[in-house]
Amino acid sequence: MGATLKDVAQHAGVSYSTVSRVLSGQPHVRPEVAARVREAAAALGYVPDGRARSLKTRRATVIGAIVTDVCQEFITPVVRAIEDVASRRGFAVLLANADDDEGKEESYAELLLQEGVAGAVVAATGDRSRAALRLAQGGVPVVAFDRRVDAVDVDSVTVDNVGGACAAVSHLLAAGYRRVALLAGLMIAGTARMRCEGFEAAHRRTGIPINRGLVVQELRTSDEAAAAAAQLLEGPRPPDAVFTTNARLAAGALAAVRSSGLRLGSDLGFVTFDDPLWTRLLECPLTTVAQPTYDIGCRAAEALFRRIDGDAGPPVHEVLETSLQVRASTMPRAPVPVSQ
Amino acid sequence: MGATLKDVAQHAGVSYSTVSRVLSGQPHVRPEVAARVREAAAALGYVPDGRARSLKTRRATVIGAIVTDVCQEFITPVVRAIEDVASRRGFAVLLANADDDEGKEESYAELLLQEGVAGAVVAATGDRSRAALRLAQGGVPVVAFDRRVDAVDVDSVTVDNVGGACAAVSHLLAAGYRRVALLAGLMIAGTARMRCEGFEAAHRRTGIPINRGLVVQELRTSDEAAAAAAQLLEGPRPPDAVFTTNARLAAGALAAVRSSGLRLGSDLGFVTFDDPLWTRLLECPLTTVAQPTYDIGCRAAEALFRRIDGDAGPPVHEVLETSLQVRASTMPRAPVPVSQ
DNA sequence: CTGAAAGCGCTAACAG
DNA sequence: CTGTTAGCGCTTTCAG
Repeated sequence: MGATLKDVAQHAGVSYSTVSRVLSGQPHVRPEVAARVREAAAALGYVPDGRARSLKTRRATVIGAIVTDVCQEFITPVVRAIEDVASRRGFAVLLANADDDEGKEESYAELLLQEGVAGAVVAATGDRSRAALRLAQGGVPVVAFDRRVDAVDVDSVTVDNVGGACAAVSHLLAAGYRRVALLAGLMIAGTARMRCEGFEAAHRRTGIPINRGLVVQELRTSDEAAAAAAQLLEGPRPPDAVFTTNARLAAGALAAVRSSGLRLGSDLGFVTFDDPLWTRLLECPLTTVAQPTYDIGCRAAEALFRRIDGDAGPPVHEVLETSLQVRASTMPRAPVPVSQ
Repeated sequence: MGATLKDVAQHAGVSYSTVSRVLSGQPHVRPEVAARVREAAAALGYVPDGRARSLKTRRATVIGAIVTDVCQEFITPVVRAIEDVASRRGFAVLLANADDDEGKEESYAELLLQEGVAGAVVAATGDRSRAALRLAQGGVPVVAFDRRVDAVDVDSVTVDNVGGACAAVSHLLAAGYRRVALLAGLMIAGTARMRCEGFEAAHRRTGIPINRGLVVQELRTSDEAAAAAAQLLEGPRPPDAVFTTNARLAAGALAAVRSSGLRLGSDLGFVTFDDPLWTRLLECPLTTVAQPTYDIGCRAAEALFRRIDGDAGPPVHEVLETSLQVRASTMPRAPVPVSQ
């Protein structure tokens, strides 16, 4: 186990550095010798030691990715994309789940720093994420995705959260819904906050008042969303539509809708941010705000590699568009009948 | 950027190795000196270099995880679990998507070897995975999960695929379904193969013949599953129930069912391996074979750490149970009416 | 209790 | 074209 450069050199009857040259593809080596070296390496099952190399060269072939939770449907395609472009460049990715916990986030940043990653993409918990700051201070290129960070001005790849949410809620309002409930995630996250803003903007624009009693924030799990939705639905003045700021909350809310006996589309309008496959499988397919998830990951990773490759230009902030997928859950509301 | 041990030593007015001792928590250092060192380290924003440490100690704090695809719903909770237990032990995880491609799998194994990971959990593509073998040969502890590997006898954590599938199909048969279609994934994967075996076992046990025309294998994507299902459903002798070997295929098949106009539960029985949240949200909730996904990840990671900690006992193979979640999609079939 | 010194495996000048 | 040499940042004997 573990042949080293020296072993290979001995076996091939050349020096230490010749082997290094051959194996790192440098020119100026007689083909004949090169062949002998390669043979020796193969024979010994030689595997270069990335740590030693990286220690010497100050270059790493690992990047870090700090995300909120791999289990979230929105996140997986972006992780996948990051991994794809990294792997295409011969890099591996160190994955970190921060769970929207700033403490975890920081300790992961520290860990990435220790591991000497070449760069990191991070979906920060809050806007003032110290993690991104810490990494940047440590000289590690950082690009933010999903959420921007304020603490330090780094590249970012996000979507137009306000616009997406506003379009969704405007669509609901235009379809005749008047009492739209808002089920939102943690306000520490810029995404949730901006989606709430979009919700407000849509109301403002159309002059329809927001029913504060129908706004529930700081929802973390789908169970919490289910409970909140149930309470609203059973309340004295229930909503006639629901907007959720992410798919996880949507799943919870839908469970509550199901047990309320209300029928989506006819009795209750529904739109959610995020567009997982299953929204199309429901009896009443869901209208959604789709994000270009895979593309977000690609662009974030590409931006990172641009920095790793030495680009020192001013930070660039890419804002991608969402697209409203209109489906049956927001069919135009029949006007309230005048007479029974 | 990048204060080193030497810098800290200078700053604190002590020697090189004293700093090392303090920072790695060794005893035999005067508290007073230790405090001064710690101060200096903090002041300089010192971050230990994991690579250098690992190079010297031959111990790493990174483990690798080779999976098929993070986007698969089954996989995310297990990745999450692996990450959770690793992080609890101060380890990070290097994630690799092999996509059921043996080439990719091997090159990732090589990469993990180069990075000097302390160990790796791998969901191998085929039974004869050279990746696991390569890692094991390189002296890296390996534990297989989801699928066992034959090429080398390492610990494994899997579920009873044959039993789970057999239970599901037996349930279908007992409920009166007689023409059960089988939509299966890649036969190179032991999981798919064993689930097919379960399908056969259930038929064998009940004496009901398998309709070979209703068996479709080597399905990769949900679109392929949709196409296969559509073809079956529109054929001359359509199935009266469908069993899919994973959630991805189920989603595709369901799309086909939806456009066929057939009603789940009443017109067509349906069971799938895997139990994502959304199966409960459908108009007709799905009967499923649930795997203890998070638990699989935990046990795999724990087994790995046992090896990393030096356990040299014989390989242990944990086989976890699946559980059949009976829901509306398999309601007992009404006997065919004798007269109209 | 603390310092000096020898490498871990590798690369990158610098000589030959 | 090839060999020698000096470290990268750290841990770890071995002396004091």
